[in-house]
Amino acid sequence: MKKTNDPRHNQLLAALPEAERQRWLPQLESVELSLGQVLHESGADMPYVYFPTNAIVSLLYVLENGASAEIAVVGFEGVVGVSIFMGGGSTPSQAVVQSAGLGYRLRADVIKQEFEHAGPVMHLLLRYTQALITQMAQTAVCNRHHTLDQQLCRWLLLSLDRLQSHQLVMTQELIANMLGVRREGVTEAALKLQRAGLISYARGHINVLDRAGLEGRTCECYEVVKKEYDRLLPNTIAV
Amino acid sequence: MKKTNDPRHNQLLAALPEAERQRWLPQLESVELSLGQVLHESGADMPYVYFPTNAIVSLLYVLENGASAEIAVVGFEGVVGVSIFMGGGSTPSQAVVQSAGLGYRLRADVIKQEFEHAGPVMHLLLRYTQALITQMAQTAVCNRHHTLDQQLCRWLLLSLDRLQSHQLVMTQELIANMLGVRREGVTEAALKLQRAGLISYARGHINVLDRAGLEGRTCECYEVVKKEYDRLLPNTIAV
DNA sequence: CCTACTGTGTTCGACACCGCACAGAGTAAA
DNA sequence: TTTACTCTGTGCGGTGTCGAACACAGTAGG
Repeated sequence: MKKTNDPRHNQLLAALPEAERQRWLPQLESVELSLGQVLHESGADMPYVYFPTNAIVSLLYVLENGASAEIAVVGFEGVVGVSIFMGGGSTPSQAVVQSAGLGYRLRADVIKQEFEHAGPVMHLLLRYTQALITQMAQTAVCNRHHTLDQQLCRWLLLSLDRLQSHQLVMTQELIANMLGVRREGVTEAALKLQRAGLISYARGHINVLDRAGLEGRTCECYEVVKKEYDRLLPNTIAV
Repeated sequence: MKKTNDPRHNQLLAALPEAERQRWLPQLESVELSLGQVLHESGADMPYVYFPTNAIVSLLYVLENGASAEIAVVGFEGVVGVSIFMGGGSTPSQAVVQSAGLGYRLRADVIKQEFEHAGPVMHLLLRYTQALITQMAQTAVCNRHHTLDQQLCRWLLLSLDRLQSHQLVMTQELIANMLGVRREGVTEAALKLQRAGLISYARGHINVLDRAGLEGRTCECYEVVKKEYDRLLPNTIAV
């Protein structure tokens, strides 16, 4: 069962002015993003930017001792590889496919050149980058002050928004890696949600039964980030 | 005892091409930044960008319940108000003067216009912004995985770098707010450092006796951020 | 001088999360 | 069917931080 890919399913690509879209189309390469695939390594040069359409990519930071934490998540609303046009080329974080799916990629030199025109493309990308910054900042605060229960809800909601579905294919182990906590902690938090009737799950398949319930249990971080995306990228569908 | 201010003491201003510096000079307004002064509020429009020379500014996030956490720190190596040229105008974080001193400010519309030329100024500001992103990401990971002891060392080192001095004027209460922890926790961590002979302090004055010792006790986060600043802003003196 | 306040040190129980070990149920492969 | 493996659940002691309460010393102001 292969779904068809369409550039318009990525909101940044969809928000491009017509002229730019026409120019980009022949350069956009449709790609399958498989679970666990690493789009770029920490500190390595990035040959492409990726525009997910129905995949989800985590910006993950891996410490020397192997511990990790997700600092932001990118789905159909955004692009992976902002450091290419920001000028640094690489970043100390890693981009890993968290939910398999499709996307498009564009060669680094192409996006750089488009960016340099200093037109609507640049401003769109910069506004997106600012939204990404907000997400990172919020992650930092959330890690400091909120409980695992709240963070799990936030994480589920962020994933839901990017999948536009009520089904997640995702083991507790994987979620634990993203949140930077123990797997057992996720088990306990997930049990609470299941007992409350908000989700049901089994062996890597999570079903969200009561989205509003999750929103009620999460911390303010979820809404702050969501609103900031809406504010900065109003031409795109609300994430 | 008033120190004189000089735009060259801010490394971004110092790194400007001569033509730009000449153009900016008449627009730069020297300002005194006093402890606790709020340069911009969360979500509010920002009329100026600030270039600290010997002051330190914290980008602080305040939660609904009043708890707070620092997400990044800006000193003479950078600029406060990146969201102005990023296009968002505001951000959900607050900028607070953490160490009193001097700086310069520039009207938002002026820096925006300079940015739009898409020349070296833009690229300098974007590379700086990427370094700032790295700092935020690292803060998120550090909050998750490292102990208060390590984080205190990191924080002291970051402040030292920006003050270029061995004396900090800073109460434990204030540090606790920045790190997003209890004051008592900072007291205990600071005691350990004092007993180990790395610092000495009394009533808001901290003296760093053994900088290398602090570096030995901090987590990898400090060095990662420092190296990224050096990499992205090589024309400026190492921070 | 006395008083009020600020900054620091200490203690105590509570709790969230950790690390580890292991059990059991579902799935996949031989 | 047997075997191996994956995913989830549970129990245990340990630790880092929290929240609150209080003691005490240095500083500033009347």
